[in-house]
Amino acid sequence: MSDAEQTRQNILTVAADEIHQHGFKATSLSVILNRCEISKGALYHHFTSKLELGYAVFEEIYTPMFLDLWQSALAVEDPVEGLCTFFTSMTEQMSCSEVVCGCPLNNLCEEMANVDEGFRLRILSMQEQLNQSIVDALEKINDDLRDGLALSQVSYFIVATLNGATTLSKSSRNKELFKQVIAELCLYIRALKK
Amino acid sequence: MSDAEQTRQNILTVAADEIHQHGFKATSLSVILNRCEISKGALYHHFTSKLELGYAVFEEIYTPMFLDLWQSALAVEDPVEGLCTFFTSMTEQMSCSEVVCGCPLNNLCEEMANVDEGFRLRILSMQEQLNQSIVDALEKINDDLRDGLALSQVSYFIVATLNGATTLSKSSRNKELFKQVIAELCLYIRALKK
DNA sequence: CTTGCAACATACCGAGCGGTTGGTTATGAT
DNA sequence: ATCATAACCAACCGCTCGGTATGTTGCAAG
Repeated sequence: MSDAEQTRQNILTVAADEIHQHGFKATSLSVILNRCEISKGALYHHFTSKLELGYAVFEEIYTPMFLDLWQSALAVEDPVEGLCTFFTSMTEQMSCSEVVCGCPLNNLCEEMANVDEGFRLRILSMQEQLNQSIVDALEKINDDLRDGLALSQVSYFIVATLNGATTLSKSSRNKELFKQVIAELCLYIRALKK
Repeated sequence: MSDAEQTRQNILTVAADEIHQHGFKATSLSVILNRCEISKGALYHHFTSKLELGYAVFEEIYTPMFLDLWQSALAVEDPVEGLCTFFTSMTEQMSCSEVVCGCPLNNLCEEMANVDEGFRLRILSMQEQLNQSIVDALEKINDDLRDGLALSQVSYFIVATLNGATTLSKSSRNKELFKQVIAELCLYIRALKK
């Protein structure tokens, strides 16, 4: 990787971390500059504005990380069990900062969806991709599932609950509430089967 | 109500609206002053700081509004149906601004819980109150419910899902996703019964 | 060897922020 | 009528923000 590309990646990585910790608006460019040990000129050479930097972080850092994570949970023989083990492992592996900071995408949705159309459309697109992935995975084992399920609705329900669980754990500042909601969510998911 | 108290209430009402729309940090005192047609001195006569104003909005506006709303849903003969009709009526009554702005408390939790301890503790306390209310209501009809339910866990699950649903509808900017998640949530709640 | 452009650095700008200060007006008790 | 105090106003302060204009360096093609 060239030096310039290295710089760009470094900015993206640090910006992703800062946005995760403090949100987009509260993220200060000067903090990013300090952590990267570069000047403002360098940043504005690679990105035309703070907003464009935010979009780049979303598309190049958050989105692939997020979709890969879910894909690995869904691309198994039994996606129902795949999701349950995925969620359960989250409750154990979740670091302290993740408990406190929550899911980066959920945070951005909360903060920016009703403020900036660019963010909103990117978030929306990713949510639809994710929903489709879940629906596809569940359809593969449709014969094992109860009749009359609205799979898209089920999928959105799962994602919504997961988001709500991370929000709850943010205010309680511990994993316990998160674990409880996840446990109940797993009960719900397993009950989808016949 | 005295003039002074009138002024204070006016500030609280306007501030509650601004915080709901733009979040706490992005809420500008000068906007509040303009809308109230008062000076900065007037505001700082009634509140010692922006933070204290935020706390007052939380305690005197958001909390009672929130708890009353839930209480009216739970204080019926069958809280299961009470919750379902409560949620369903939300999908219909929800104004455009509520779809876009989401639940004020959920927003504050997302924005402030990991930034300011004062907000976090207030949010946490309210969540626990709410959870207790739901548990109490469900325990009243315990005989009609399935055996082996962890009611506190169920309660947190319901609240988490509702929060997640509002977040989803914020990015999609319409009620449809919200409606779907609520529909699935009602299925879940009704399935709590024997 | 020079020239040109990418890749930075430095210094500065206007705007908006929360908060303070010093003064003015209204009110209610004595 | 007086006078303390509550209630309010206008001007200003320091600070940080995102963004820009200009200057410098290094490499790579001709």
